[in-house]
Amino acid sequence: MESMARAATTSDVFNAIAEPQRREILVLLRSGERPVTELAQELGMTQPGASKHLRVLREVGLVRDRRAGKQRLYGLDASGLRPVHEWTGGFERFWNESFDRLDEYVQDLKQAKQEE
Amino acid sequence: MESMARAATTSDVFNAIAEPQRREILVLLRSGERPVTELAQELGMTQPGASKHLRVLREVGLVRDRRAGKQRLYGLDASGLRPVHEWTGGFERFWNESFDRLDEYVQDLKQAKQEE
DNA sequence: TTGACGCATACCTATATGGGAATATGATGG
DNA sequence: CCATCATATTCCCATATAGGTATGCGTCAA
Repeated sequence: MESMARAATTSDVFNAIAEPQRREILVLLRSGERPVTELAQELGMTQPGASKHLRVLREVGLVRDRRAGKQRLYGLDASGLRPVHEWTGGFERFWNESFDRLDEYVQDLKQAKQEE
Repeated sequence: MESMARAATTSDVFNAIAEPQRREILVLLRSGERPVTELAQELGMTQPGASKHLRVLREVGLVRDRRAGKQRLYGLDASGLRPVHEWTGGFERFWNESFDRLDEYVQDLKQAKQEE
């Protein structure tokens, strides 16, 4: 495993949701569990394609599956998205501040630190 | 360009922040502008490595650069993270609800729709 | 047990990356 | 114009994907 090109998608939620179609799958699953075939059809992808994306999502824990007769229903487990939401949330003050005021902000921080 | 392996990181913020080191760069930049060399040093990567990551971040608009004498200072432009924050926020109710109650929730949705 | 159906895998191909090393570019001070 | 510092690029390589097609596997109904 020398010189990995990128963190495996199977081990990182950030990477797992970097794929547009996987994000679409997650969105669809908000309205309830679905079998693979249905997802594939709704997203216009092949069944193997959907299965592969679902596998990635399952391995990072964003999706759960359970057997239901002949079918296998996939359901959302969005808790893994929480860290992503929180991480981006850590930048919230930066998009609320304009760029000009950002500099002031940083100055304030520095000053506050000196006054500690 | 047939059969793209994945959306180009240069055109998608989700993909750009899928790389751990790029996320670290963004975090560092919250405390102010930095030249490439400093970033590279603080993150224990080579200068070319840092430059390449910064290029990706710049192309998706998460980072701005300006010349300052001999140096080139990179600064944060976190507005591009907002869509990610909002997208993940769309799943918030799913991690607040337990899995058992989730099913009820979906039932409620369906019922509400019928009663429209 | 045997189809048929639903889904997961294996295989193959073109691309996209990340990382390291060497090198090209740019801007600055003399 | 030159030497130098700060960065960006270019090459090269190994690996990670995404997608398509063919195929294996497990489950259910008759």
